[in-house]
Amino acid sequence: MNDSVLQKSERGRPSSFSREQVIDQVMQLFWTHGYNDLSFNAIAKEIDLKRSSLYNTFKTKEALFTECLKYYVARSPLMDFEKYQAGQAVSPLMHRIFNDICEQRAEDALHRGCLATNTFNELATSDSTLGETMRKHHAQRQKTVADVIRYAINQGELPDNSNAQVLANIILSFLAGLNIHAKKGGSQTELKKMSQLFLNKIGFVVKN
Amino acid sequence: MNDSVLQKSERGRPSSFSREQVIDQVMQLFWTHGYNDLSFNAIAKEIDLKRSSLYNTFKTKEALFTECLKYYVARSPLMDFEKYQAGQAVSPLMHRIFNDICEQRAEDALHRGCLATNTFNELATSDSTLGETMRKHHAQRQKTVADVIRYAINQGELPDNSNAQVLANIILSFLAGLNIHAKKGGSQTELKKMSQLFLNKIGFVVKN
DNA sequence: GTTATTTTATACAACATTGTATAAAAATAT
DNA sequence: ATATTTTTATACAATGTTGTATAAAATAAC
Repeated sequence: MNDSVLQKSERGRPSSFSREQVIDQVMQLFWTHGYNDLSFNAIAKEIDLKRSSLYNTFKTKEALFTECLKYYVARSPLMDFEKYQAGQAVSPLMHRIFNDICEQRAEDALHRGCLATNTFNELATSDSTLGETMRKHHAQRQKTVADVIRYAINQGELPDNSNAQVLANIILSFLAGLNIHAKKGGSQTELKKMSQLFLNKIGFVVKN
Repeated sequence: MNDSVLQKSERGRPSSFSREQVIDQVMQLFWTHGYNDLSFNAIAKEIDLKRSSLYNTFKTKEALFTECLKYYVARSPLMDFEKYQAGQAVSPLMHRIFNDICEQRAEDALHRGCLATNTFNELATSDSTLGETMRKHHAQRQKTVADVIRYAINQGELPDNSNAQVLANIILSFLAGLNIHAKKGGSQTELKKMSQLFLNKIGFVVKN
C-alpha cells in the first residue's frame, strides 16, 4: 500500500522549465488564439517544449487551460470586487476598476481584449466540462458584483429602489461588450470615455 | 474571346439542393460552432452534402461563411437602424429593437447568442481577410447607430450636449455583452429587464 | 557506483482536414 | 442521338492532431 497517495519522490530528472513561467506563456497563447484554435502541438512548438513534457505535467489541454485561466483571473482588475470591504465607497472603486481595464486593453498592442470574456464567449454553450466551468465563473462574477452593488444601495450611493441584480448584469454585460469593443483597437481615451459616461449614467457619479 | 465573362451555360446536371437553404443550414452550424471550430468536412457531413458540391458552389469556407453572415445580418433586428427615417422617434425604435433581440435570444433553446457578435469576437484580431471584414462590419454598425443618435439629439430626445459617438459605442457594447450574457441561458424577462433599465438610464425613456 | 525515479526525446498508429484530381451521373442544346 | 456542360461521387497526397509507447538522459537516495 502506498500511503502518500499522489506525492512524488524527491528523485528524478529536474524539469527544464518553471511551471509558472509555462502557464504565463501558454496563457498568452490562449489569449491570442482562443481555446479551440490552439492545439497541444502548437503550444509545445510555440513555447519550445516537447509535447511529452506538457502531457507529463498538465495531462490534458483542458487542465492546462484551466490553470491559465485561473492565473489570468487572479491578476484581473475585477479581483478588487472580491476584496471589497463593507463601508468602502463603491463609486470610486467602480471607476477605478473600469479605468484599469481600459488601460490594460489599450496597452495590449495585439488588441486581444479579455481572455475570460473571449473564452466564455467561445465555450459558454459547450457541453464539455469547460463549458460548465465557464458558466460557473460567470455566475460567480455576477453574484460578487451584485453583492457590492447592494452595499452601494444601502450606503446611499444608489437610489433605494435600485435592483442590484439587474444592475450587476448590466454592468458586467457592458464590460463584456467593452472588452470586445477593445478588439477593434480603439484608443485608451475612447475606452475611458465610454466607461466613464456609462458609469455616470448608471448612477455611479464621480465628482471629477 | 468569351464576352459573357462569368455566365454559366443553360446545360448541365442540376443541383440537388437549394442554395439559400444550404446557406440557412450552414449559418445555423456557424452559429452553433463558431468559425474555426467547424470544418468544411463537418459542414458537408452535417447537411448531408458531398464536400465536392460545397467546394464547387462556394469555393472556400471563408466565402461560404461570408454568405452566411450576410444572410444572418440581413434578418437581424439591427437592420431597423439602417431603415431609420429622419423625424422618426428614436426612443421607441431603440426599445423595440432591444426587445426583439431579447426575444430572439431567449427563444433560442441552444442559447447561442448572436452569430455576428460571436464571430466578431472570434475573428476580430485575425490578420485574415475575414478579420478585416468583421472589423469593417463593426465600424459600419457604429456609424449607423451614431447617425441615429444624432437625430435623437437634434429632435430633443437626448440632451444637447450628448456625445453621439460615445453613446453609440456604449449602446453597441452593452448589446454585445447582452448577447454574450444570453449564452448562459437567462430568461426572456431577465434580458428585457436589463435592456429596459439600461436604455432608461442612458436616456431613452419610455412612457410605459 | 548502483538503483530508483522523473523528465525529455523520439517514434508510431489512428484519424481528421484540406485541396485537388478524375470519373460517373444527369441535365440541356443542337 | 450526340455533344456539351454542370453537378456529384470517389480517390489520393500532404499535412496536422491526439494519445500512447518506449528509449534515453539526468538527478537523488542508498
